[in-house]
Amino acid sequence: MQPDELAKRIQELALVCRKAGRPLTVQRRAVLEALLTLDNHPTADEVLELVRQRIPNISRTTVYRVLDTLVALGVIRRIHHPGSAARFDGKVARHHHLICTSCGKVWDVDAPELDCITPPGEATRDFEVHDFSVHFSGLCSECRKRP
Amino acid sequence: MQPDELAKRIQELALVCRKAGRPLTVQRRAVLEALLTLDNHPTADEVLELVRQRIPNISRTTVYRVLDTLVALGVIRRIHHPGSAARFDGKVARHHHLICTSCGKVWDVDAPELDCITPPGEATRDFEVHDFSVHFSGLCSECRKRP
DNA sequence: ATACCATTTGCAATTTAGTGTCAACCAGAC
DNA sequence: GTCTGGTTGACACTAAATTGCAAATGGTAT
Repeated sequence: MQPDELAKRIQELALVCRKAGRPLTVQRRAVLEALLTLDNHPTADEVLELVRQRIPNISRTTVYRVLDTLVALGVIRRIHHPGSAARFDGKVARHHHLICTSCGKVWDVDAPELDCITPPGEATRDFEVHDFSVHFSGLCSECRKRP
Repeated sequence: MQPDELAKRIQELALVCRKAGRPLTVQRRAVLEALLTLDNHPTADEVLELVRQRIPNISRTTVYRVLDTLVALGVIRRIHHPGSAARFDGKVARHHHLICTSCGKVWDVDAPELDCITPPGEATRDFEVHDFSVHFSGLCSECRKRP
């Protein structure tokens, strides 16, 4: 992510925090910055590792809690992955995912032609749909080479 | 799931096991039966609880391993959910999901009109797409009533 | 600038989820 | 019935995430 885009997201965080009446701590800024720097769906512990380069004494608990808070504030997203650890995504704009069923890696897909899916009225009667994303599963190029 | 449908799935398991040269153990039958009985995406431990009504001494390790095996045989699916625990789905046919961002519950969506999505060629150049599913996120009827 | 207070943080302990090892066992084939 | 390789159960272990509580801190009012 470019530096100016990153600054914009930090400003957005400041705005959202003020709106929600929650303090903007150095930890929150640092965690968001780390997540936006790592661009491919890191786990909480991967974020922790990077944040510690700036704040060596930050606690693992704090990173977990801050990530939860940022999700609750709508600034980042939690994504659901193969593998046990939760992962986080700094991109809140609509996008889709390629998921390799062999190695578990995930790639982003920007595909405007998929952004106009209509939720079926029948099944979603009492459900208020806010967003959607398409998960494509299959084999990545690396895993196709292996048997 | 109806009894006859369940019997059909157990027969399918027998067939798949024979084809793969793997023995069909009582544990495998019982785990599949339990998963098909629980119809809404149980965790491994929820499956364990139900299986123990039939086989009280079955080991937790075994249930975890059997679920992995059934996924590898293509008889069931592992799904990726909000929350830390992996969940399993007895439905292998293509279907989609409603995910409540507030309570984390998941519902199945059968929507044939969504089954004809074309994977974007650009992004998936080196990726071999086998299947896809659409995840709709939002608020369920219960959570809409709360603030 | 200072003081205040609710929120947040750090630490330690705990719970929950999943994995590794290995002897005993069993389903299926002969 | 006997054989054999895959499977099971028990236990210990690692990893991931959560909780309770005292201390520290950000934001606001003074």
